[in-house]
Amino acid sequence: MKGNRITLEDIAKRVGVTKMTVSRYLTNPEKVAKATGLKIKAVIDEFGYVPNRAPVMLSQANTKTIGLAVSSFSNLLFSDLIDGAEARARQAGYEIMLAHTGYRMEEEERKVTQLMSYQVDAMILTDPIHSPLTVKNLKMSNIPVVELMSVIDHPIDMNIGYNHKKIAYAAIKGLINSGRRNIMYLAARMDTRTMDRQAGYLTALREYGMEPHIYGSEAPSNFTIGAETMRKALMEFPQVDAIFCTNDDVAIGAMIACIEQGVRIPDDISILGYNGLNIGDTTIPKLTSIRTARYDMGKSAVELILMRLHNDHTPDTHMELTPMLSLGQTLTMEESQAISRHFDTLYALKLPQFPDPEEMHKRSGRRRLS
Amino acid sequence: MKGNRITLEDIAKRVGVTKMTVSRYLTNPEKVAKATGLKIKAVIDEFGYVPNRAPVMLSQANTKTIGLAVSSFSNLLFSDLIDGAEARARQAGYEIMLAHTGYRMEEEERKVTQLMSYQVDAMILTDPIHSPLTVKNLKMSNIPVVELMSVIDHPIDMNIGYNHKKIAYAAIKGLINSGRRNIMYLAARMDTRTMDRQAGYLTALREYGMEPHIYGSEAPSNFTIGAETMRKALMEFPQVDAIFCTNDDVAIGAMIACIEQGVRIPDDISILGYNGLNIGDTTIPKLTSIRTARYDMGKSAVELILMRLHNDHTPDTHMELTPMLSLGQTLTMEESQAISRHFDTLYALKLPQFPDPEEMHKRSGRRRLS
DNA sequence: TTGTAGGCGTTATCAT
DNA sequence: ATGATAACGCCTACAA
Repeated sequence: MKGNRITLEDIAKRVGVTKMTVSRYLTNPEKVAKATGLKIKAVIDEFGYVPNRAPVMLSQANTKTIGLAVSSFSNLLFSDLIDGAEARARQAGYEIMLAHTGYRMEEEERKVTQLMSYQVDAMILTDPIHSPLTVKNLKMSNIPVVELMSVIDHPIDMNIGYNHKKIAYAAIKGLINSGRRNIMYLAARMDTRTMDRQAGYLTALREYGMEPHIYGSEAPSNFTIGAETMRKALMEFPQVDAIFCTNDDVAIGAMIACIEQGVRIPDDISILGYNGLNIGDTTIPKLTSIRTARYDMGKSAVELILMRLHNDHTPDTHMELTPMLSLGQTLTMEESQAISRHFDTLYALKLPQFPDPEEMHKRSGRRRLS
Repeated sequence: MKGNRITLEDIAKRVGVTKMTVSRYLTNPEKVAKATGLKIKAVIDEFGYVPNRAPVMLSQANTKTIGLAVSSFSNLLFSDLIDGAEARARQAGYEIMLAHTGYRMEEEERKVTQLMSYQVDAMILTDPIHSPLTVKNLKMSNIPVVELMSVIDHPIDMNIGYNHKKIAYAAIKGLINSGRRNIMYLAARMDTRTMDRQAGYLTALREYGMEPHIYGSEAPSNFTIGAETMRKALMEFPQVDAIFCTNDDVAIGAMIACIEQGVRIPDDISILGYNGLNIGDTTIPKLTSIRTARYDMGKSAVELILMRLHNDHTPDTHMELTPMLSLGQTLTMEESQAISRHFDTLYALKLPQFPDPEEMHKRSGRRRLS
């Protein structure tokens, strides 16, 4: 059971020309006699024809394909990111080749290898940590690589993302300054980003001599996890007056648990989410969340790659993005303002909310290896 | 700016052998002198090496790759389906190559062409309708094709899915038999599946001489849409006593709107979702929903493909799956029982809940669950 | 144990 | 306007 793929040769034989003529017709119809062209068209319409990517991959030419290894398809965050990358890529005549890693380093290694084996011209990664082999293969291949999501210390190549620790720190400080004294961190799936936010939370509490209260589970986050964890927390730590959540899924779960227990939001407890997904827009009360620019991150990653691919000078780019508070009703107005103010202070340098391609290569950072 | 991909030749030159020896070492290390093998290993460790897929694609050999074009990444339904397909594929030494269509036929055509251009050995589709060119290209290539999600009349090749019209019909009948008289259909994104369910809804109402009430929007479904639409419906059609929703997203939105307006569920209004996503498990009350076996669908699609690819006889398989009611608290017990009873009646032939590969090629057509 | 030749589908280059 | 040739990376088959 094997497919019979139609090749240029098949078409050519049927028409009575060589495959070269058919190839020419496909790329440059006017270079072929009108009569011949019509005959070729007729046969293609009859047989169907799908070009084979292999020769392009085999030749030294660019494949005009960018590999994108996202952490997950069940986290809505990444579908926005994919859309942004695909939109920009298509506009430039590139295509995105997709894979997902399930947040696992070995799986990322598999998938990056897979993508590279298709001779992608560049790679976009969303996982924060890579296996040594992944890093080596990428560096040796010398293709542009963009690591998304977090600001990282030693990127393989380019980097666009948020400093989650700093952001968490600023948010918690805002809550403390507004009078909250028993702030809890609601974690889930102890990945790097969750841990970064936790570090920011801990730093802020320590600064004010407060006791940390961290609740969470190893499991992937969802509403159920958020609600269950929150019910437990309300039993064990009833004096809690603010919840900082690692993402909007668990935040909504927590909100459900609070409403169910008759806790008033934000009077008794304020709730702050992370990511600003659409889900939070519908809840009553609407969830206040820290918004990250997912679509733009995907788009900008492709933007950087295109610059690398088309200009020969290589902007060595590490972009830190500024967060925005997505206003809802789960924080008091005062709290929201305090947090926004802290964001403004931390990002006083007016870092871009997403990279501005025009400016990008003026700003240069670390040198690129290889 | 172009990558320097490392080839067998690069490794071979450095070691001082021909690329054939390196190739042999990679596929069959013991066929190479131990000393040579060690030298090759050292150089590969130093340089890194990622095999090039092009030669495999170019040779007549199977690529052991299956194309999967899902409708969406923002619908959680498809991430389960992808997981099922990937798990089964990997187990058999195959890989899945992914693309998404955004529910658009032209986009599906692009993506199917793209996948085919990588010489995939088989294709899995989740969109219900394809462009003529898509169909022709797939048919001419003669590779196994599985269309998932719905039972369809004239599949390109194989088909695994649900009869959404029949399922909706049975569900609505259950509600009517339990005494509901003002049943509303809450639609979203007027895709084929949504329309199928609407058709079942209309058929049932017509049978009882009832007036249909359909609310919805063209926009992709999410909580916001569900809640907004429901608020509107409650104004215009206040006597509504049951809501049949095209998916769980809008169902939860509707639930939020009802709770907010002080409507009691299921006393005043019962709510029935569709798909049985995890989201509905957390809501209070827990959403009652019609569960579809997404993971198993992905897995079974690969299963069918492997059978085609490995045996030469080709089971011409069209599987209709049986739905299950995922019990929650948004229907009365009586209603849930009535619907389950109707499902049992419609599927009295004991259709499989998901295909059983062992049995499948003994009988063509519909089969029983293991 | 290692090497050589040829072929897979397409296109750039160079004939005719 | 069309054809012939070579090249890309790897593997199968055969040779040394």
